[in-house]
Amino acid sequence: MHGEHLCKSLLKSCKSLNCIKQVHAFAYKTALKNDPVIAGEFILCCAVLITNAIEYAQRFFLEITQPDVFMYNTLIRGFSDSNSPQRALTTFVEMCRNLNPDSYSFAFILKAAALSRCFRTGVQLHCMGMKYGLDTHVFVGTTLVSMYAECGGLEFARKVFDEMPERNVVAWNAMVNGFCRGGELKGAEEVFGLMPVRDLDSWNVMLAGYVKAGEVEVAEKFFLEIPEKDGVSWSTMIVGFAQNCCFDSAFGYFREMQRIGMRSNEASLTGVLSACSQAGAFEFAKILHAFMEKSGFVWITSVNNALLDTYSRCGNVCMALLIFERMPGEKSVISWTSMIAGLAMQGYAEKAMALFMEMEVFGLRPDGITFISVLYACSHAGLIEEGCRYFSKMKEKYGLEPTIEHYGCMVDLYGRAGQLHKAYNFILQMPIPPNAIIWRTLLGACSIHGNIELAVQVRKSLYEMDPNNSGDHVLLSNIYAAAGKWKDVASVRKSMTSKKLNKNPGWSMLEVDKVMYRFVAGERRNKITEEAYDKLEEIMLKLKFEGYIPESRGVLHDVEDEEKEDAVSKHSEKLAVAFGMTRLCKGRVLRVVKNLRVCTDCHMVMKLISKVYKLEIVLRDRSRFHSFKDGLCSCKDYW
DNA sequence: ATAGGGTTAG
Repeated sequence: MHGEHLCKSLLKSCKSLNCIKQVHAFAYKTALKNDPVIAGEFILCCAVLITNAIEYAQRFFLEITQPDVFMYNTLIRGFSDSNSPQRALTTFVEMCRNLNPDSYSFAFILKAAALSRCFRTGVQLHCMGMKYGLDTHVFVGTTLVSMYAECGGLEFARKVFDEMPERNVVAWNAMVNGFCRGGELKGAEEVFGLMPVRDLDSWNVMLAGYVKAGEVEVAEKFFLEIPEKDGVSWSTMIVGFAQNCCFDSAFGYFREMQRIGMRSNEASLTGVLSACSQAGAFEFAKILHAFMEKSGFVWITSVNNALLDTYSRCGNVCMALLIFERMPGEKSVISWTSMIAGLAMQGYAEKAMALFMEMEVFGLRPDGITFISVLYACSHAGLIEEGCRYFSKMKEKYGLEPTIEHYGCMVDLYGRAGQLHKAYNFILQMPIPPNAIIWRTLLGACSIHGNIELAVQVRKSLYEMDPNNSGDHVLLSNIYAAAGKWKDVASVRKSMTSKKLNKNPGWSMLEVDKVMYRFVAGERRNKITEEAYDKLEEIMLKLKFEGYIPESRGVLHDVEDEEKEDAVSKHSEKLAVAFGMTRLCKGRVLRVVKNLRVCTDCHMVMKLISKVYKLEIVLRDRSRFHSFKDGLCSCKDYW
């Protein structure tokens, strides 16, 4: 009898999978695992309360001869929360063969349906709910509203909502949120206006709606109207700014939050870290790191993941590894995946693959994004065979259906390595229709390998889907320019002007004393750029003296050589580096973040600067990291 | 013994 009590209290104090295993051994010995209540608690502990123990929960569950509703519900809940909606569904189906589902079952399984975004499944579950008379239950109704909204059936969400026999604030909030998620701000505002009662969540839902729609200014006004803002309101703003590339505002709101004494929570911290990560704000990231340690956030996995990602996107993969290895809390799939992605971005493909294997050994199940990261590692290192192996492994070993992103990685894998026709045939054989990104990837590969014929063909498919992408025009124009086909270049240019497409301006950012400086190609003259231009001139002179010849084939027009040279010499990354060289002390690593991909000339110049000035430059471009040192780059000129 | 809506990293 008191074995039972002991078991219960032991379970309550479990904090990790290892603890669980000990309790399991104890329960096994004392035969308590046959007690359904204890067994239920045990599953709850593994599947819901403890992270990374869902596999263990399932194995335990399978050994039980007649699981009860509670056990099924708990396992379904665990699967729904662990982004394996498919497994939640199989469990639910199995349960329905043996037992009657209750309102809890529906609440959990509908969440999984929402997660899997499968409208058909959602409808079927709705029908089943009716059959059991549970569709009128408030909780079930509320999840139905969210599910339909999430699956793109806003009208259905509305209908369920209107027909609910009883509606509380939570149901209203779900409806407002549904409209927001469906991108219908007007509808959301209307429902919000009709609400009989509003709680703080209602305001926060609406606020998040504005932010997600990119309506940053409206959100700022709305934020001021919230009667009593809480941590969620603040973090919604911070996250919103970060997602809409308003990094300075994200930093500002975070500081303001500190100043007025509002406690930061994990979301505001991950939000501000994400702003750092996107902007490459290494110095500010270090301050946040210190703050985390001081205020105990190091125990929270999500915050650690964000920090790890920030360090690796700031080009400091060593710090990222340190965070990863020393994380006091449990590592999640996201931790492992971020680390794999971080290594991949820096070109450490072997290490990335080793980590992937370690993760499998550790007993964690890689998900779709883990595979994207490891495929990315392969494509950026030219490891074709390995890439193919992972691609088949995800289906065969883990039953993960490849998404369009995975196919994109494969196209990139073949394309980057110059196997353009293999890439092309791969696209034609894909079981899902290719999107613009797929074709654009191949177009990029055509550009790297100078294949005009294929590029023209690819362009046709691409322009049918997305005719107004300026980047595609520029890419095609560059392919012609590289081959000296100036007439074709001119015609692309003409179609760009007639369509009023502007070249997406290249910018680069660099942090000096926690301030981000942003440089735009060819931009003239203010106090800051003046300084950069002067220094750049001096650098170029010195490099030419050392034997450097400008490479201008990545430039659009058919202009005189000096003019072309002038255009590349003003690329934003050169300005940022020059500026950094005047402002940062000797011996400091120069960290630059660029929004586009680096051109051949800039790449060459960076290598030379690193050699001539004995200086390390870390450049993050749109697709990867380049670490320049002693005249060499970590990408081994493969990018 | 369990639950529905809001902010969170890859």
